[in-house]
Amino acid sequence: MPELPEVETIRRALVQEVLHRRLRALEVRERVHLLQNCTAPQLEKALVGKRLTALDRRGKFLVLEFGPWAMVLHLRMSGRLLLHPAGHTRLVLDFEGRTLYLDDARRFAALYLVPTAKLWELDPLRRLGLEPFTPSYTLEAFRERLRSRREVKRLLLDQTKLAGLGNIYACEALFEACIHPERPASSLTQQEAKRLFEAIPRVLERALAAGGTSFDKYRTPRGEPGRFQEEFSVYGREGEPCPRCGAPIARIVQGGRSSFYCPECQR
DNA sequence: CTAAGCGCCTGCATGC
DNA sequence: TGCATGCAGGCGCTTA
Repeated sequence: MPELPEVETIRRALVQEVLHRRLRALEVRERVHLLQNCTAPQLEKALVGKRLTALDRRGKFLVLEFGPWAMVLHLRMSGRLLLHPAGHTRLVLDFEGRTLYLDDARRFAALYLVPTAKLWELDPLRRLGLEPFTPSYTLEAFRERLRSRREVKRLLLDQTKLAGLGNIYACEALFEACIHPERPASSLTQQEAKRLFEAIPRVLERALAAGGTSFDKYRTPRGEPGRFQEEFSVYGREGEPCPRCGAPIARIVQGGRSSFYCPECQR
């Protein structure tokens, strides 16, 4: 499940492999769910023959700019961008010298076509919240986003509050900050908010250094798995000892999603 | 406006 | 072994 570190790892690999290359052809093999705001012929007409001029990321979205047109891609649960085809190809991007395959077993991936000049007006991008690793990510802005009585874990997953965290890194960041996932966000003290504010980029940075998490089927475009699952403190570790205090890790369900935490040291 | 719940989809683990 | 069941997950949509 690609979250910020996985999407950023993909982006960096694509910079090496396909940036500045010309797109020779494009083939859509899944038009029902994938294409959100355009048809396959519209996508082809806009992009084929153009060079990939920039590769950006916003939250979990990849932005591929082809001069005046941009392709915005969200991989959701099972989407992968691969240099070699796997079993569920939904889109083929035939660049000069390299071919990129969008593989997506569960068909949740979403693609938008948008004029580059209006990129940030695109609805899913426009609504995204604070972006870690940017100057806008300040403690003050973070505390503002936490002004809600909702459970802090659920708030961390809300992309309009904070962009890029998914279930894995939300669990791991709360563990780092010693905060219980069910705490109302607005009940966090200044000190707790600061701990969480600092834990989030720290966890993401460590995951990035490990090439992301391949707990699921995630692979880089070159087919390499990430290694961060070996460093999980709590995610998927129900019943195992907490690495900090030894108490058994607990699992609860919040908003239909598993939360893993240490009931002793997360308060 | 906010927040909660559902549906989308399919590989995989589990149970009988 | 084979089949049925249900879980996993992000996010857009609908509803309150």
